[in-house]
Amino acid sequence: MATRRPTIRDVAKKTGLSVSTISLVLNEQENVSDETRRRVKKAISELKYHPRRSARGLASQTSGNIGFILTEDHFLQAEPFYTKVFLGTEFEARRHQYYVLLTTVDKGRKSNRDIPRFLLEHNVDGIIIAGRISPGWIDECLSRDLPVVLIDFEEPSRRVSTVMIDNRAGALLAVDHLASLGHARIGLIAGDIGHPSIAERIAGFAAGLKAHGIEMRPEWTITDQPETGIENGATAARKLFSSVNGRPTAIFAANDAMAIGCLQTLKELKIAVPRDVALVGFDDIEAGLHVEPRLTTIHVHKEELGAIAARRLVELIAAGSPSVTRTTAAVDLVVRESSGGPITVTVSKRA
Amino acid sequence: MATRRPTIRDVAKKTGLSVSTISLVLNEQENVSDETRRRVKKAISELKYHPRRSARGLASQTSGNIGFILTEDHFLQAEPFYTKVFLGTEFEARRHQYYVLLTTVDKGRKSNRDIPRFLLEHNVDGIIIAGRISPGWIDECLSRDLPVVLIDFEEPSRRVSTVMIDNRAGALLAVDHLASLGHARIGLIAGDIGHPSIAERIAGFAAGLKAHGIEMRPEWTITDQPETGIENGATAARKLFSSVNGRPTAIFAANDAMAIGCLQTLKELKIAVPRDVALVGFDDIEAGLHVEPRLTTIHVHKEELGAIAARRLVELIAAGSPSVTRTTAAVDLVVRESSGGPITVTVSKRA
DNA sequence: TTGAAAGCGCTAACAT
DNA sequence: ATGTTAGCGCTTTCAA
Repeated sequence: MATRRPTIRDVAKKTGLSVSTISLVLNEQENVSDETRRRVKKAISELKYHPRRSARGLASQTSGNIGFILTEDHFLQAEPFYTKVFLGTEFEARRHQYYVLLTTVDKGRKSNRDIPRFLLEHNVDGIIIAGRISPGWIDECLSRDLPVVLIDFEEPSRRVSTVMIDNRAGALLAVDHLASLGHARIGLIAGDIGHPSIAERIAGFAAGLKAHGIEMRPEWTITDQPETGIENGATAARKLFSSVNGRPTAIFAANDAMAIGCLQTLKELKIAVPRDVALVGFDDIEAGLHVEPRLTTIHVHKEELGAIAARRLVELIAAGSPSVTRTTAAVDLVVRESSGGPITVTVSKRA
Repeated sequence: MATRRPTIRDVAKKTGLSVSTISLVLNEQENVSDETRRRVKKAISELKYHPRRSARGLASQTSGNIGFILTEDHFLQAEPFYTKVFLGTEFEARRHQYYVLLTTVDKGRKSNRDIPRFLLEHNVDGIIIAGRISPGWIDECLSRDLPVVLIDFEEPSRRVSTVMIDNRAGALLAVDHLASLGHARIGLIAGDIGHPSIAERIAGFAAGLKAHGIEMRPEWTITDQPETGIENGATAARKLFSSVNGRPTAIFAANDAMAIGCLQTLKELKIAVPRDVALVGFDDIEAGLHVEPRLTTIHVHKEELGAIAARRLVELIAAGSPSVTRTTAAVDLVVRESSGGPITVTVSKRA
């Protein structure tokens, strides 16, 4: 007899029980006597039996997979922000016995051609979408009755769960830090204000200034950039420091990429950081550690974002009903040289 | 009638053909008349029918998945080297209609506790293992009759396909570059010589020196480091420059991490790079772009490594027989400031 | 070239 | 608490 992998029937035979009883044990159901459960588990481990995913899938109409959707540009960027988010999801999903299938989609409007194969093949039980994306993709998932969780993006017109960075708290932390260092002339490099996270950071910044009784001066508030990249930060900084109405002594950039661009411009302009201008970013990307001076920033727990989303999605799948939650992930202030403060880490309260 | 997703039977009914004929068309079999094929495809697209992966899986005993195994330390490091390799695999696998399931395992000897679930559940048709790993894991896969492809690691005692970086060519490129700049006193920071890739780089370095008639001086050849991290590079550099027998004018570090560590030490010792000492690394990691001066290095096409492995694995799965191949991925010299050469990129010949 | 029919290995009513 | 049985939606002989 060829060595065939054992099936549930082998376990049934060995224990003298029926397949359905074995199945009950496999699925951790309640209505099984302790004695029976023990016997079954013993037989399972003796036979080295493991149920096959595809058989379970066909019978139960579940795949055991979670789909993770990323736009191509997020996927391909050098900075591993979303990669870390993905890893967080992967790790947490595994704890819940799910596999994660990763795929990328067009940045723009969906072309029907490349609907993720896992949607067509019914090969996922739920979807996580990370980062800004065309709402068409959200609808695509929703229309298939799949639970969806967004990460770092929201679309108010769609009823869908989301996991957001605590952008507002982060911006407040940044302003508090600068204010505590004595700064009262604080500029903002906002970037693309159409992005939900950026918008929240701007709001938090404004609220922070207000709380400290600091005026928000329009000429120090650069909100006209179409993107949030390094170049946008550099351009914004040039604008800001060409102002004739005096200069800010500190700048909050709505993300690290723009902060780094700003730093480049300041170097060109021979404006010393942090001596002449203190600088704080947001995100805590790797590159911020390699610039000179190193960047003070708001740390985002990227893996945690992914893990939270996985947990939410698993809950949604288990519930079977499409409840909508909004979870905010806490952030920390990380003080490095660019702000001129004493080097420490302030842990924010859990959101 | 509730909207139920169409099955193969619906297609059969609609065309008046049998399920098995539809199946033949689905699987691109030959023995179907063109007319029938046309009709079936028409019906399929009209019904928006898509076969479900789990049904196919159960019937055909295939999963449509590829397993990607990484050790935990590779997985968690900040530098996205293996992440990029994974992405290359993911992308290429998708082209071949495979999904990729990622998992991590212990660095050390395998504990039976956490055998990747996809192995137990028969949920992969083949395995890619990236980076140095305990041979036990290779055996674990092989013993389950699964095709395996290694990336950036080999284990001569195991008959298994592998995709290697062209380490030797890269080291030669590095030496050629330094020699062409007039250096005749070239040191080596080797790191952990037990690693297959590092060993090849050392061999290539030695061959390069020989080809240029340059002596390989033991006191400039640091091979006693247990790892290949930044600290090891720093330590090795301290050793190298404490030598009483004069100093090298150039150094080849067997990877960028050690090159960066070396750079740190040189800064401490007030040795200017590239003025006093030229420095070349290997790998082209992100951090090399952020050090001052930026690192001249050997570029490794990380995504390509992953893609090649995916292609090999798909071939192995299709073949059904366990042939063994060894593929070498070409590398490029990337000249930046740390070597003092004119800034260019030399593309190596395809290996 | 096409069809009939027997599984693949589970789950989930339903019955006992 | 446990057993019986009918699928889940495909692939794959084997026959026609």
